[in-house]
Amino acid sequence: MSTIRDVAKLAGVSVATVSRVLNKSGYVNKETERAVKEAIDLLQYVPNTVARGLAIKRMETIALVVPDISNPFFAELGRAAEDIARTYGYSIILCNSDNEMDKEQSYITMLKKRYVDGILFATSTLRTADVNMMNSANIPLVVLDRAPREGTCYVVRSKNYDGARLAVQHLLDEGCKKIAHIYGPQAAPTAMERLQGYEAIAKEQNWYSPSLMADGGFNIKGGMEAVAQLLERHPDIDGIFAGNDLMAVGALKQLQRMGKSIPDQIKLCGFDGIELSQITEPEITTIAQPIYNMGALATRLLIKKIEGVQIEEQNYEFDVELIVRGSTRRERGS
Amino acid sequence: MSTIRDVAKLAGVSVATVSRVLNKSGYVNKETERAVKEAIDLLQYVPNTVARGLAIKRMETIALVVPDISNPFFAELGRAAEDIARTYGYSIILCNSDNEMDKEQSYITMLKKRYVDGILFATSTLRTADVNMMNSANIPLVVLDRAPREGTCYVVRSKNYDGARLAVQHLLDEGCKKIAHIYGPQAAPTAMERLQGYEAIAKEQNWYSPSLMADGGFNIKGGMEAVAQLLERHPDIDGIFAGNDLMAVGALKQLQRMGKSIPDQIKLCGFDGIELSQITEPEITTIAQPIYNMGALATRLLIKKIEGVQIEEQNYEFDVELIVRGSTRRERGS
DNA sequence: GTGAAAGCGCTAACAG
DNA sequence: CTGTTAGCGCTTTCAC
Repeated sequence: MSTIRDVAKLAGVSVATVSRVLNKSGYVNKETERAVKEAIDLLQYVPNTVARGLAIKRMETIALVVPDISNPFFAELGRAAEDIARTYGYSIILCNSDNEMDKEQSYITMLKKRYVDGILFATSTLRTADVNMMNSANIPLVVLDRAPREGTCYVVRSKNYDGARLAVQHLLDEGCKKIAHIYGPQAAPTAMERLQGYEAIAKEQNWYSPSLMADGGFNIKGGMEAVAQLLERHPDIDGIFAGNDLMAVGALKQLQRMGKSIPDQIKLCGFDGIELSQITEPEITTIAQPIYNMGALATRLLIKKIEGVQIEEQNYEFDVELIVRGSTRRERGS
Repeated sequence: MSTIRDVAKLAGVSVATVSRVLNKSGYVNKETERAVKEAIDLLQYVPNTVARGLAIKRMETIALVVPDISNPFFAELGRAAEDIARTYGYSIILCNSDNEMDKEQSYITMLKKRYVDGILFATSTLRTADVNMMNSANIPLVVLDRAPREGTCYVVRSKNYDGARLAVQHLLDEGCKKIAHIYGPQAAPTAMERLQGYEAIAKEQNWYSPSLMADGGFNIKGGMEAVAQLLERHPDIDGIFAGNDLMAVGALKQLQRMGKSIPDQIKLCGFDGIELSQITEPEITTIAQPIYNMGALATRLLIKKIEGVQIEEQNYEFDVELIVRGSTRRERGS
């Protein structure tokens, strides 16, 4: 592998000049520029990222911190992030935090000593203290789905509260007379917002009761267990709003095992709009977030921040969309 | 952030000595070692990976090249890789190749200039030429699921051929009289091996016909289309072996749409053992690969190779396991 | 056992 | 416009 020195020698210029044409920084004569470029592809020279990184203290790398990449929601987010990052010349370092603070912490120190340019946070355990720490360490970050109370950082999220209301209203519209809710971890702001959206509407109904809500841990198994529990408490439930699609899938499974007919006896609505919600039979009605677009926007914002582009807006809230499917409404003709 | 110099100064030694205790290389007096360590945590010194990387030409980073991280199979592989890598102090750089050679190529040059220590390849487009190139560039790689004809590199895979036979035999055992096969991309060796496994058994049967095989592209949609096509050609099909679970899910969906009763009229078996196969109703019988373990082993092998540990065995083939579920056998009592 | 010093390959003043 | 040179922070001979 040839170095910038070789190029300089071959082109008969100094390394500074080569560096200039490489980074399009400073003025350089058209002629010499051509000569340098010629030397570059004659030698098949490729600038060394690490050396550059050491000099400028940035490695053109973005870290993606998710609870677990094998969760399809985060996998899609990751795909979006990598797609965008690549087009800007950045690489993605993958971090699975399992929502554990100490893991998260160890990732952060690891990332700092690697000179990552910025961090994309999509975990629920990020503390305000961490945000401030990153800010003072001067390392840009964008947070997905979580709004830290203070600390300057971009936040990309979707309208969880509105979406939840949309879901419950839809179930109501479809004739449900008693709607339960399966919520996610208390620590996840998204989960709480969806719960609040549910309550906002449910509380106006005469059937409302706190015992209509159960924890489903944002995963399939939890969704199954929550349904079992809820139906034991309230055998007359005829509508369920699950805080995410994973739990909705679990709920559907459990309902089918219990011999319930969906959507006839019980209607079900999820949240997220991941592919999973379409592979069951019936398919699951859901509140879809534009997951890919959220990941893409977050990445673009992060890169802008890294490259010093000033942006006025700090908060980005995506609209969600109700996608009606077989779990809440029979198609005509069936 | 303090540097190795600061530590040296505070401990009253030279940077060389600090480096020695840091890397446990060369002799160093117990006393001075203690002094150095004291200085280190007094200053909260953290060695800089980039500077180290430039000096030794390795960044303690592993690249993971997959077709698409949002495919659950690769997401699980990715999770395994990251888990293992982290325990050894390595980071994972994520690359989505979409099975496109030029993308793959551009990733490779990008990775080289970043001094990645090794590459984990889980894509079907890796050419022998690439393997040789990596070998001559002296960058270790481990290949998942694909066996390049030549070139030295570790290969981790599972018994696709045997697994396919297992699947077909199981369908036969359950009484199927005409079994179709949905296969994946010709370019994917795994897909071809599974197809061969299918043919090996099917050809012995009097119902065998090449028209019983259809391409499903290893994805859900392809699975749906393949089923539609197959059933048009052969309305009397009563068993389907799908080359992966994604296609099996699609197949199930299409079958249900066509009003077929599973497993009564048609029995269905997939391949891979991803979580998806358990969320449908009925759950899908499948040939499970130990995905996480494969990813974990591949990563461990790669790290050993990186760290110069000699290993005799080059090929690792995992056993697969038939997991019987509702798509091929009714539980007693139903 | 320990230190001095020469890199690793590139950037960025600072002169000219 | 272009070259010189001093780093970036760490590793690694080679002496002592």
